[in-house]
Amino acid sequence: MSRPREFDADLALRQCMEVFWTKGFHATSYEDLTRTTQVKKQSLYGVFKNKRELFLKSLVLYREENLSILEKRIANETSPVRQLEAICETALYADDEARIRGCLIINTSLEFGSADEDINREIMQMMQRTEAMIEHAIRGGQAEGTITSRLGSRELALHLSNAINGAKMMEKSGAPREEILGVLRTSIALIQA
Amino acid sequence: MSRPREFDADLALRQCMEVFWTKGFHATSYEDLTRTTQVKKQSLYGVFKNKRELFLKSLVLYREENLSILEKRIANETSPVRQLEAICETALYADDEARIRGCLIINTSLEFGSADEDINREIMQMMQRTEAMIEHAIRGGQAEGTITSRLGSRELALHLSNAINGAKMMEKSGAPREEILGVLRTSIALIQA
DNA sequence: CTTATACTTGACCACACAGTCAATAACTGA
DNA sequence: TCAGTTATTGACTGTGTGGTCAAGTATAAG
Repeated sequence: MSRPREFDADLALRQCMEVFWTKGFHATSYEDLTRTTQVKKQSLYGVFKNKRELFLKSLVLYREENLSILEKRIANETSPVRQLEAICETALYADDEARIRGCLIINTSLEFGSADEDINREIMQMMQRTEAMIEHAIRGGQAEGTITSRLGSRELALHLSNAINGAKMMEKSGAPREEILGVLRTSIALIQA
Repeated sequence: MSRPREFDADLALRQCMEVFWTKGFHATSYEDLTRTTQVKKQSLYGVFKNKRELFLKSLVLYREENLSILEKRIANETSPVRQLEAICETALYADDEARIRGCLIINTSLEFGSADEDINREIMQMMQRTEAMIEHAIRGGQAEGTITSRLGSRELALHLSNAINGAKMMEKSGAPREEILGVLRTSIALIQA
């Protein structure tokens, strides 16, 4: 009953997400978005109300995509310690270009602080779901005796997830991947039984 | 031989640093700076060439001040493990208002990425000097047997410094101080012999 | 007192920004 | 075919930005 959309909204969203990821929310202008998507401002507005909504949608896309990759990687590993290693390896990007952008969630968390409720909710969800995966693997390791039981699974999970956050920071500041992975391997080594 | 400056440049720099710390570099406008310092734009320019130079000076001030506080706190502690605890406690701000701002160095590191050389140099210097203090304490602990020797002092220091960076991130995203300290205490507990 | 020098002040500039408007185009159901 | 609806387009708006200019002012050396 109306004129059909000429552009692929999912594709455009993904492209916008990439731009936000590279430049951050505030540093991204509408011109950046229209240039890379080849979609005019008003058309983007038609689908996503404004820059903030577009950003929120980008966050969700990023989160769901990353969590699903993480889940698949974990599923491929049998031993809990290998699962933890896989989580760490997946958290760090292999590609040099991607690495310098760091992690969109971490970047956003620092760009917005705790000011924006909606954005904070998305970030927390990413954190918590990652933590849950880590804790699950740790419990498995504790059950089979490869991971220490001197401390509770939740404490150990928080330790590792905190280390990963730190690693993602190092990643953005340009440290070489092997160096960062080394730190994470230490973090894992420290919790093995 | 010329008209004397009417404002205190050191005070103005400190005030600017506070603004940058709260809002970040890009989000801080000259209006913010002139409002809080009560110094007109052109006068600030006379002392600090432009916004970026002013920011660089702010970074250095922040760094030196924080490192000197850290050094004093360490000097008060005798046992290496207590020294590490002191470093962690000092890294996190006690005051609620300060806590939500996070750490200027970490914020800057994520705001600029690795793009700006000069800024990166200041950041790296802060990191390295903190790491050195941590490693020194760890070596002391290893010598007296309170800290594990399963891993080298440098690896352990990187582990702890990475954990502190993660903690500073959590700090900015609004997590309660006790929760963050808990994570850091775990990080210390894991390296004790 | 004169003059050189640096500080102060407020007006000013060109630009980039997010978001809006109004005119036009494409499609569909009746 | 035509009426209703939505998409597209480019021009437009108002605001805020970092940075500059020029005119005026306080100081100290000579």
